[in-house]
Amino acid sequence: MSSRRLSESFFLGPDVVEISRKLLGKVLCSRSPSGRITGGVIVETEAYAGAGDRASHAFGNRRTGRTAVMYRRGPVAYVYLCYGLHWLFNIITNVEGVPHAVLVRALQPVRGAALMARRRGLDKGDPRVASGPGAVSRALGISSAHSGESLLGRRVWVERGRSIPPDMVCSSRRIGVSYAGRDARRPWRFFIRGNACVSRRDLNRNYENN
DNA sequence: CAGCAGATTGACT
DNA sequence: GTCAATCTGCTGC
Repeated sequence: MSSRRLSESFFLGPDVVEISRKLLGKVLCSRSPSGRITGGVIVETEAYAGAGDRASHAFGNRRTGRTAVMYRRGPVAYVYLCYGLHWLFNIITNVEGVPHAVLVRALQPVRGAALMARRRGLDKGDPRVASGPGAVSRALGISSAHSGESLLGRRVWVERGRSIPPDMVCSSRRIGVSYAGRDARRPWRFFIRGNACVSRRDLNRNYENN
């Protein structure tokens, strides 16, 4: 049987915006310390385009304790604490020294959905289980311990899933980056049209036609 | 060292 | 719609 996992080459391309779009429909999975696997179809992403992107933690090649892993060769996880309480999960792409990242903003649970719902304190099937970047990490059991982890390893990885027809892919400006000047308006958020698990659906109407 | 903003979420008016 | 929870890193005194 051939591996369902995406291989390293998928993540090493030079265009993180394209990778962000192509991750829609893929399946993000994690394994808990006790061996339980949870995962969901990626239905919403955002691209953060490195040193030249004012919205990125790596703008201007800034380096801090938490952003060090952004400069590693992809694919590795970059997980950081937002507002002091939410873990946000990113996939670092490209070669060493180029801090490209894709934020995974929403999943549709497909493996271990009951456990994902329990971690969130919601009923299985509730579309909010992994809707929003903080919810994604919580549903998958991801925290700072995963930052720097290779996505080719045993704790967190991405599987092939199925391809999404181009006419089902919508884009918009990224959420919550109004501080980023002209980069705030770049259409680097991608989501699957009409999918119930996509976050901030109140903002999506204007973009449904792409 | 104090103050503040932030790639968010959920509870409450 | 408003607001608090609570950590990291930046700015300015």
